[in-house]
This record gives sequence, structure tokens and C-alpha cells, in this order.
Amino acid sequence: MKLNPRQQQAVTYISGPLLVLAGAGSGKTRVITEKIAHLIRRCDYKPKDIAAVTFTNKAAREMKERIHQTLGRPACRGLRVSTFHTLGLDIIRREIATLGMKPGFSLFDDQDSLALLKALTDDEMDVDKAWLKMAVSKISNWKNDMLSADQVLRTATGDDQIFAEVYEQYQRHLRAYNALDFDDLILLPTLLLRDNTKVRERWQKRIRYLLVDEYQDTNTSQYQLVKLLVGERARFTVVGDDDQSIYSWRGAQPKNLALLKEDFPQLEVIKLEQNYRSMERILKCANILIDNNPHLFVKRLFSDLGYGDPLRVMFGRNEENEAERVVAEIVRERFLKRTRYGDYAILYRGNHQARVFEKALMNNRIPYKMTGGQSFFARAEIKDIMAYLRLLVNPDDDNAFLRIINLPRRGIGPHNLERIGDLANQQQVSLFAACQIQGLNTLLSPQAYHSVHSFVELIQRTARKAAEPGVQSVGAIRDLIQFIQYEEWLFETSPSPAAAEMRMKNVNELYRWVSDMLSDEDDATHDEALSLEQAVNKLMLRDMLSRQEEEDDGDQVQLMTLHASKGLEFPYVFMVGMEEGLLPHQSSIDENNIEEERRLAYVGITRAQQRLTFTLARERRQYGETMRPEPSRFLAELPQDDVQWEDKQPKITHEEKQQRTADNIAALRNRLRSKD
DNA sequence: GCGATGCCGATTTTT
DNA sequence: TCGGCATCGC
Repeated sequence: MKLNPRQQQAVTYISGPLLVLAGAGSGKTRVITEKIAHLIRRCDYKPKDIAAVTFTNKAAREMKERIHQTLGRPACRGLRVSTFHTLGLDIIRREIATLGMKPGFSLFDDQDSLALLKALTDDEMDVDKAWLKMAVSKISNWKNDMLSADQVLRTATGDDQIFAEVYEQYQRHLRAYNALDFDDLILLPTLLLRDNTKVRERWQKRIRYLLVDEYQDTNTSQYQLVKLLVGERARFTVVGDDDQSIYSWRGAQPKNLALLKEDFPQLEVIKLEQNYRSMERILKCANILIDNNPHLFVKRLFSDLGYGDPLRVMFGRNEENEAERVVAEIVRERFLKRTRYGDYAILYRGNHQARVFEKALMNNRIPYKMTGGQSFFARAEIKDIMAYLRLLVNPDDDNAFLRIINLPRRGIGPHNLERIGDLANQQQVSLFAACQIQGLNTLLSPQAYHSVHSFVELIQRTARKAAEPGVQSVGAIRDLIQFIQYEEWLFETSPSPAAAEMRMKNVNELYRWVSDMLSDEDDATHDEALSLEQAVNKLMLRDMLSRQEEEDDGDQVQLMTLHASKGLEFPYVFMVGMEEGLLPHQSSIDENNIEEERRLAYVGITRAQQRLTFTLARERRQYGETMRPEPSRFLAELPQDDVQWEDKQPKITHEEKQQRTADNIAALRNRLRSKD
């Protein structure tokens, strides 16, 4: 298929900064892919001159795949397609000396950060979990806004003073552990590029053309990174849609779209408004709904896929009935229209809403897939093995140490651990280092000391072997897993042998990934063999997660949050729980942040290709109380001629009823006939 | 190591 | 109110 004129324009405009306002379903990934191909084929750019940045690993992988399809694999060698965080990690790795960091650093995930903060505050003050979570998010927000602990300390007032002090402590300890958190992966390169002209010029030369996907989701430090990378030359394309900005709660600054125009006055803006996904009526409703938000750029989606059925609004007596009706509707439609389960998606505001739908689907033996439940990396066995790997790479990683020092059981209990901890504190070294201090034997029982000693030996021995290239390092990890008898441990601790097998399968999966990454086989995931350190850090960035999910993408009804649905499309969509308090969510109503909720509704609506059904419950139990929720205001904002409210539907006549029955029987006949 | 009991939380979540 | 979890006691 040919590109439309606007898409063509977006692909070929390369003489200056370009903002592509890409409406939902307007083929933006195609534009990015074609543009990269164009740059390489026609514009004298080499693959290694170009970087394309996305937010998720999944998006990065998909984009890479599509470029490979267009250009052929060999022609793409050196092309950078990665997430912001991977790009940041790359910069840090290459500039590690300038940053004054030791090689072999660890990446802390949220739980590690939380654990560190807990440890920091434990003896000082009495704080609860909510406070710690608040602290994590405050620190994260400060980092995303590029505020150092010093800066915050100077300006903070009230409660923020304490948080700022904790922030400073937290940073100091991260340094001591030679660890970085996710936000650092953006912040550090940004600061480095800002303050170091040489490094900045080096990277500006290295990345001659930059493309950014989902630009509306960038936060302050990400935008600054973009600005520093493109420099004065300003050769870049950012693609985004302000109407699909639904992540401001985690620091995304949709105002970065406006900022772009200020910072680059020569900015060219191209709008992609033709939609290749949905029927016209769905788009009309989406357009009218989003018109209620103020806009920097006006945009109007259209399509030539036909007008389509009216949108429906269905009521359930209560939330169970709502779910049952949705499921019944799916069963009925699948039968009549001979569609697949995979054609249906149920979208909701909050994960907790999924439960009743899961139940209803299960009762009807309908296969379904829930996106966003417990992830592979949240599983205990994966975290265990990851902790071993992290400790191999960075022995000063106390969180990793604590997780596995007594796993499997080595007879090192809390008592002995406390002794080690005291020593570490007193000497200002990591726990692993404390284990090697002369005189530890006087503090611990002989058996415990012996265990600690052989643990240290094991880690050091394995780390040495793992540092050797290729086959050696892979073997070292296999030996480690065997040596600690992890499989036996799983069988001991799992409720059933079947569960243990399942978990061991996960471990083997992880092992396979690591060994793939360490050996330089040229498969689709990478271009070169990685060091163990690189592999571990990459895994901490969850690179494999989405690939695993793709594997069992059979014929299943899709269940996910509205947030998770962004970027996806389905022939038949149910948006459930369309009630005031749920969508818009109560807390957004309280904070007067209706616009983001409206964008969320907009994202949901524009997922649907053929048919869209809203559902709500007349009665809903919440925190033990039974509520009678109002229909969502967003339903009232839709053009009512295009919406069929179930309760306002005229009663069907006797003839219509007979006709329907006849239709159903005809459909059944057709189906039976074509089966044999 | 497992079941009972008690307590907390209840928006969205990637990296 | 309900479910997940963490901790406690056996």
C-alpha cells in the first residue's frame, strides 16, 4: 500500500525539526519505519547515524522487526532502535569513566529502591508503607524533573524537607552500592551531556538523526536528553498525539509538545488525520468527545471504512450481571458473525475491575488473556536467580545479597545476618565485603561462618568464570544453579511437584535467555554478544517480558486496562464500567483532572475497528457499600444520534422478533453446512 | 514449613 | 467488604 500524501511528506521532510501529530490508527509506526528506510536509502545516512527511541521494549522490538522487513537485516546493522532507558544505559556504559562510576553497576528496580529506603529510615523514624511509597514517587518525580537532592533541600518546605533529606541519603547509598535506579538511566546521561561539551559533541556526532515515538509521553529529563542529543542541527522527527497523553501521573509532560515549538521555532508540523482502523461513526464519536478538551493543535480523524453500527450502551443490574452480559454478548456475536475470541477486547479503568469478568469468562469456558497481571520478573524463582546474577556482576549489591544469602538454606539466620550487617555498617562497606573481613569468624558461630565463607567462595569463583567470554560464562551460570541445588529447593518449597516443575521451567527459560545473550549467535534479539553485566542490566530492564507474552497469543478474549490498550486495536471492543467515579475516576474528579480521563476514554474508543459497546452497572459494591452510580459524563458527551442506549431502545415488535429468530436459524444452518 | 489470624488498601505502571 | 499479605504460632 502506498503512503498517503501527508505520510509521504512526513517521511521525506528531513531538513529540519519535525513534529508529526499522528492521530490514533493513522499509521505512525509505518511513517517512522519508512522514514528510517528513506534516510538510509536516499539521504546518505548510515544505519549507525540513526537512533529511534520508544518507551517500551515491546514497541522497540516491533519497530526493529518492521524495519528489518523493509530494509533487510544486513542493511540495518548499527541502527539504534531502543527505549529511552536502554539508550541511557548505553550512554552510561560508554561514558562510565567520565561519570566516575565503577564498571559492574547494578540496576535497582522499584522494589530495590523501596527496600533501600526502608533500610534508611528504619532506625531513624517510624514510617509506614504508604510513606515509603510516597517517598519513592517523590524522589522519582524529582529526578524526572532534573532536581538534585541539594536543589530540593534548599527549596523544600514542610513534609518535603524530610523527603528531601531521605532523597539525599538515598542517592549517597546508591553511589555506595555502585547502583542506579531507572530514573538515573535518563537523568545521568542528560546531566552529563548538559555539563560536558566534549561528551555532548561526541554523541551529537554519533546520532545524526533522532526519531522519537509517543513523544507526548516524555518527561522533563527525557525531553532535555532529546534536546541535548539533537543540538543545534536539530535533525529529528518526533511523533506524538496530545489526545493520547495518559501518563501525566508518572511524570509525562504533554506540554513538551508546546515547548518544542518554542525551543525550535523552525519546527515543521504535519498532521496525520486519516485513520485506517475504525469505522467512521466510531471516529465521529471520538472526535466529538475529545473536542471537549482544549487543544494546542486541532485534529480531526476520518476514515473511508464506512459509517458502521451505532455505539451501544448496555446496563447490568450489578457488576456481576454486567460481566455476564458482556460475556453472553461475546458468545452470541461470535456465533452469529463467526468471529474469533481474539477479536474481542474488554477494556476497563482499573485492574480490580477485571476479576468479575475473569469469573464470567471462566464460568463459560471462554479462553481469555489478561494483560498486566503478575509479570514473569515478579515471580519468586526469577527474582532469586536474578539476585544471584546481580551479585555476580556487582558484589556490593546488598539487596541481591540479602535475598539469596540464605536461599537455599545455608543456616545463616537473622541473628548472624544482623552481625554481618553491624560489621558492614561499622566499616562502611557492603555486606558481601563485610563477609570477607578478618575477624568475622569471632562474631559468628562456626557453622554460620563456614557457610558464609563457602558462599563468598562460590560467588567469587563463579564471577571469575563468568567473566570469561562465551561458553565459559554460560557454563558458569549453569554450574551455579546446579551447585546450589536450586531445583531441589523448588521441589522442597513448592506446594506441588507440578508447581515446582513450572517454576523450574521459568528458571530454564531465564537461563536460556542469558545464554543467548552471552553467546554471539546472530538472532533477532541482538547484534552482538553481551557481557554478563550487560545481559543482567538488560534483563533488569525487562527486555524479554513482552516476548514471552507474545508466545501464547492464541484465540483468546483480551482483558486489559485502558492504559495498557494504547497502541492496540480490536474488531469488537467493550468499554466496561462507564460510570462516574470509575471513568472518570473519583480521584481525578476530586483533583479536577477530567481532561486526562477524557483522553483515556478517547484512547479506549479509538481502539475499536468495527463495533464499540459501553457497559455499566446500575448497582455496584464498593468498599462494602452498595452504590448506585451515575452513567459516565463521557457517554453524555457523545453524539446521541450515534449511540443506542439499551434502556431507551424502542420495544421490538413481534415481526422483528420473528425475523431475528429466523436470522439466527439461518446463520446456524449456514454454519453447520460449511462445517461438513 | 504450613495454616490461622490480623491488618491494610482499594488508579493508571514502564523502565 | 473483600482479598492479598505478612506475621505468628505450632
